[in-house]
Amino acid sequence: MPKQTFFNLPEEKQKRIIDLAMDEFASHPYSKASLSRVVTRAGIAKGSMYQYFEDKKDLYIYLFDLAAREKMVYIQNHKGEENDNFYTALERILLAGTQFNLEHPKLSRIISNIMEPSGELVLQEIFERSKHMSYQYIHEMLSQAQENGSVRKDIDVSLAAYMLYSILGTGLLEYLLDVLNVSKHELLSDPEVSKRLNPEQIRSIISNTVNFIRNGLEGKSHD
Amino acid sequence: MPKQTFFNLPEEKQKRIIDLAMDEFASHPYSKASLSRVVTRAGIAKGSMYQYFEDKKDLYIYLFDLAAREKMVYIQNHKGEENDNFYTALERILLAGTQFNLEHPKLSRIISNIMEPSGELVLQEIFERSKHMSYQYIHEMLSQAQENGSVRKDIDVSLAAYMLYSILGTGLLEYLLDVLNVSKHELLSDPEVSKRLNPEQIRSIISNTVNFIRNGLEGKSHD
DNA sequence: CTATAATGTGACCAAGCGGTCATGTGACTT
DNA sequence: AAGTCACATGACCGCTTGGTCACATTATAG
Repeated sequence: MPKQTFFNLPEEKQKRIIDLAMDEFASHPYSKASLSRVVTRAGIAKGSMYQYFEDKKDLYIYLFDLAAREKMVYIQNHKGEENDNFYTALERILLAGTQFNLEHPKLSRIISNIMEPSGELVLQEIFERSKHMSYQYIHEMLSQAQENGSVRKDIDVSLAAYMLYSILGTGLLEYLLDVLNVSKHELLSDPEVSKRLNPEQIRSIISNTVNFIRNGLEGKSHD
Repeated sequence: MPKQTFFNLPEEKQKRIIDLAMDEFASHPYSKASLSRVVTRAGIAKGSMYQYFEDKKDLYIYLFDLAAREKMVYIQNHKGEENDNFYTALERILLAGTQFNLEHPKLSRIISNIMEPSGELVLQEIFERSKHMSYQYIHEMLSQAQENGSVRKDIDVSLAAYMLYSILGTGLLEYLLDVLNVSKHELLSDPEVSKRLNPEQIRSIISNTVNFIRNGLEGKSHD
């Protein structure tokens, strides 16, 4: 956690520091992100940074936490009714997650940058923990869906949870950016770019994704 | 490419250097891999390394190339007849790829470590190129399968290719290691660990994976 | 034995990093 | 006016990195 000193700062200054730090940790994996660069850009002294945060880890964990919370809230707000059909719910969550990634590319990258092996076991633990949470969540959804018949009984729920996790985690965003002809770098540096994207196209891609998850490559299509 | 000097070396020495370099680049992403560490372990002078290779990139690209070739050959040798059913072929390829990853964890890691953003555009290009190749290969398989009816017509082949790519690339190995209760680190440091794994279990997981890809979560199972 | 070419070497360099600390500054108390 | 406390500062430290280079060593050849 940041030191009290940080929270005593005028909000504007807090925000400026956090913003620039987010920039840095979004555009570089943890081990390459540089505090020196952040303080230079923020126009403050190196020493000040260490009056606000314990160390580099402390700062990154704080940023990660902010980003992860914001994403959870975002998805929670967009996920619709509790009693939705499993596939409808899945589609909503996918859509919400994707929208978040497009609207908040920095936060999205800060979250996903925790995957990089840094040698710091604290970070690895956080990564494991957050992975476990997502995985658990999907697993739970799948189990329920299996009970009420939306998912056939002979599906191995653990395996399926992992597959969904890997599709949701990396595959879909990559594909979207590819199709929309936008590089990750562009998305990061130009916050306007996501507004140029065609929402209908995104919807359609996600709908196709869920259709694939539901019916596979060989099965019949639904409408 | 390595300099001629490197190829003039006694084969034993070449091999020792390559082995240790593989160790290093498998256990650290490119930007954190250290030549200093390699030369120390290899018992040679820093300067010698630069008589063998142009620079760090040169070395890594060479290692990547070796690993990628070996993996391609491995899969080629295990993929079975040309006129296989699409899903059978997919299963064979998946199995071969997985076996390779388990039997040659170092090579596997060197290959996947190219994904890390390093700031070096040469590496990024190589990454893009290799991604494109895999993607293209899957795309081609899918298109053929769609023509002969193994894949339904309303599947978006590009999207499906991406999904398969992300499942094959990361999801499956992660899941396997998780189920088999082996950490990536263990797999790297102990070459014997892969022999303790139950081949039947692996087969079964891959079979389930293909079944999921084929029939989705809702559809009927095949045997 | 000598000359030439090929290899090996490790001290050295500049750059970058995370992190420290003695010192300075300004506001609020007493 | 004196003292106290929170905050700001940037030179500085130790360390590691990729990469260089003048020199030593060895092998080959005449």
